[in-house]
Amino acid sequence: MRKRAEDRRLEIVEAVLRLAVEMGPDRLTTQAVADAVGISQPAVFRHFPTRAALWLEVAHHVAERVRACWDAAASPSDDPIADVRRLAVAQMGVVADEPSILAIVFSHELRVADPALADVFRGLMGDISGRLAARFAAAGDRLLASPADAALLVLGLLQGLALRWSLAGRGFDLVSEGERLLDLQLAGLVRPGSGVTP
Amino acid sequence: MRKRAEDRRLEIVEAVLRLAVEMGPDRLTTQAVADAVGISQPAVFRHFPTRAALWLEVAHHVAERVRACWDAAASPSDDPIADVRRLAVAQMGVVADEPSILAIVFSHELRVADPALADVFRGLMGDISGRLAARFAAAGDRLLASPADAALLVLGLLQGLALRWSLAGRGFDLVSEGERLLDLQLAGLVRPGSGVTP
DNA sequence: AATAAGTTAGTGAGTGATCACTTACTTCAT
DNA sequence: ATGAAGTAAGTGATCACTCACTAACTTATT
Repeated sequence: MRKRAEDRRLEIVEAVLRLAVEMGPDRLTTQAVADAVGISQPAVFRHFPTRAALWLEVAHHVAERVRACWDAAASPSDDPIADVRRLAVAQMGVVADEPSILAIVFSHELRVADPALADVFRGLMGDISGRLAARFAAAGDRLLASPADAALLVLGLLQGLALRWSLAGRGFDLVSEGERLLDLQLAGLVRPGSGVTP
Repeated sequence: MRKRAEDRRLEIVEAVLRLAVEMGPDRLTTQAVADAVGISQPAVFRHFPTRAALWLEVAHHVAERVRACWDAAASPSDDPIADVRRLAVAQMGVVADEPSILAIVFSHELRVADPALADVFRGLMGDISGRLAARFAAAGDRLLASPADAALLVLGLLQGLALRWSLAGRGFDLVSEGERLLDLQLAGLVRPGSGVTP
């Protein structure tokens, strides 16, 4: 079935995103993508000049999706620690929903093949790091570390947990385990008395 | 130059370990390995029946090396928090020394190609998790979380930091940045008063 | 409204390169 | 002399990507 190029491009990108985790991102072939979309393999190259260009678009698609998820969770309230928690939970949610994101963002093979991908993902990481730090900064002197360091600790928790989740074959619930550890982490970061969890 | 099979096997495994980070683990070809060792490509297959068998041996080699590093850092003292810190610093040290370890352990592509690798690395992660938890347990009621949860937080910190370090092109010092964040993390985990850092 | 002309999305059949792996033969140390 | 370690020369399979062509949709002219 013939479709408009714009729609087809999106179909291809979404197929890549869907298949990446089960085949391994860098092992995903244009043939497999074409089969999943339901077009011939050369048709993929009508929409993307090279395989690298396809992956770059997938990277931007992922970045956009993740940022949209952060935006949806980012209504700064009068409880900045609760804001941090919401942002972190949203991040775990989007990863749990689409595990390929993890495999793609952390694929050393993809990044070796195209260093431009690293720039996209570095930007993404700097973004959430800044968002977390900004909310931590709003906590003022209740915070026991610098906002930037607190953000790095939470970011490390998110990434480390996600990796363990992936290596464990996604055998536990990422979000609920994350919420548990996150509460412990936040409790250690803010001065007792000003409750994040009542 | 003709060598004993045992020596040659080790040379091959070490060449893989050396090359993995720059070429991307799953992108490493038997030809590239053979060139690095200085033998012909078919000679690799005299020592390993398949590529997967080579990677499995590399995985065990990595596990052995990392565990040896943990053992060297693991002299339980009367300050269990200091023990945790030493273990964590040792772990960062071995990763900083051989960044390929990171790329290999977290390569989704390698694990898709041979799920047996996941078992080896899961075991490795369970091992350090247990070691950390054991030291945390020795801290008794000074600990503000369960030993297992405290271990998971530290493990998450180590993995998340290492990933950020890799994505940032290893542009900062892993160990010193790790020590800084680790002290913050540990301060949030133990009851104030009983100092880990004087 | 009908149709000719042009554009775009798609296909089938390849291309050369490269992959893991094999076979047949050679060299060297014991 | 014998067996282990090595090589030269392949194997088929698969990869990203190209080429010549067609069918479908759009636009312009009548």
